[in-house]
Amino acid sequence: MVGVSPAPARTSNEAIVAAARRILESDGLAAVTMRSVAEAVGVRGPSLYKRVPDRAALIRAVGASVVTDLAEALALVPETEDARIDIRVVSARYRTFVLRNPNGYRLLFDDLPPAEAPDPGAVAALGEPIVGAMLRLVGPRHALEAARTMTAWAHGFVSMELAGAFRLGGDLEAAYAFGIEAILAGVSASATRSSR
Amino acid sequence: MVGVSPAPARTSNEAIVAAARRILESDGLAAVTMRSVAEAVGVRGPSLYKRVPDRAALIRAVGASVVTDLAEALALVPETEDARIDIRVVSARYRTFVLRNPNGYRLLFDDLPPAEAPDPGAVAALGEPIVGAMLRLVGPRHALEAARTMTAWAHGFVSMELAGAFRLGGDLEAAYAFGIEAILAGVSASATRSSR
DNA sequence: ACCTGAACACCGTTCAAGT
DNA sequence: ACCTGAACACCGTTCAAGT
Repeated sequence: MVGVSPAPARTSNEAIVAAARRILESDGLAAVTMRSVAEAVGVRGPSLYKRVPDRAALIRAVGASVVTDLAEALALVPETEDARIDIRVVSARYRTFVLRNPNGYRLLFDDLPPAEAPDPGAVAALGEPIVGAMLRLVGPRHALEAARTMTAWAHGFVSMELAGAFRLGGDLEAAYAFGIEAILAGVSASATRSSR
Repeated sequence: MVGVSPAPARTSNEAIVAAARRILESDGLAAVTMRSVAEAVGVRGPSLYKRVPDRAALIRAVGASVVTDLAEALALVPETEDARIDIRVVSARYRTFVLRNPNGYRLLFDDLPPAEAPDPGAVAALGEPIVGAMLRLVGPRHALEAARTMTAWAHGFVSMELAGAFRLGGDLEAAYAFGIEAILAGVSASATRSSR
């Protein structure tokens, strides 16, 4: 116990990032101001600079927290025997997470100044479960290309869904399932053909 | 000729949108301020309000100009006899355009306030050449799902490429070609299977 | 050791005043 | 009819002053 300092902390880094993420999700990135975040944790704007270098670092920390949660949601523990089943499971969890955290997810791919963007390496590492499953499905020679095809499609699908770019109606749940099956069939066929 | 008005226009809507798009492409969206755009066309900030309601409308007009150019780049005139060839051509043009207009392209899918976002219908209409080719490739029953799979993948691929999310090296050109062929094979197989 | 009000530079926007 | 400087509200950020 050292609680005899002249001015004990009234907030914490975790509380600040959590508040910023809450505001981001409910009101969008533009609403995440130093003053609004400060108010949400019970201090004034300038006090945030005791814990966060600047707004860009705060936005980056929010992105990192989204990446952490998404990575946890996608982790395959344990893997099943069938790589196809694992890929279906990971893809379904991916879309579920994105639809529940739309503004947080967009932070990972939006056009942000480099200082605000989350670590590209951490974002790229989100594809690991798919790379692992593709290794089992199509073998080492085409695992990376196959995984990139699947992750690019999944990201593209949810990103367009969030942007309202699917205008012609139809069942998006079914369209998502169609895409997974098409790519599973396609990467197997392409990998087989080009290995001969 | 009516050029006797007390104060002839020194700029135009087209010049303003073009200047804004140039600044967006070279310095990013945050650099597109009313004052920087005004300076680029030779007037002061407040004068822009004679031609544009506000900054949100200006950003929307820039997005619309990107959509127009992209639609023109993708138009299939004429179509070939082989739908697969058309899909390869459109997909290649798509990636080329995006790599040449990265910040403009991101405007179409970024998390923008609704007032700044381009018309979702116009963005969605960019998929038409692919829908048409898929109609020929897999028939009416699965054309929409097949087109959505292809467009979602293409958007996802270039979006991740722009975000620097492909970290494991490899030839991205080849990975893009692999994805096209995998999806062509996959949507044909899926459409055939689920039609039986 | 932490928090705050005041202040500064910058932005979007309005408006009365100029030509 | 169009353009401008001045002004206002808001934002990120700094800093001297408070406890």
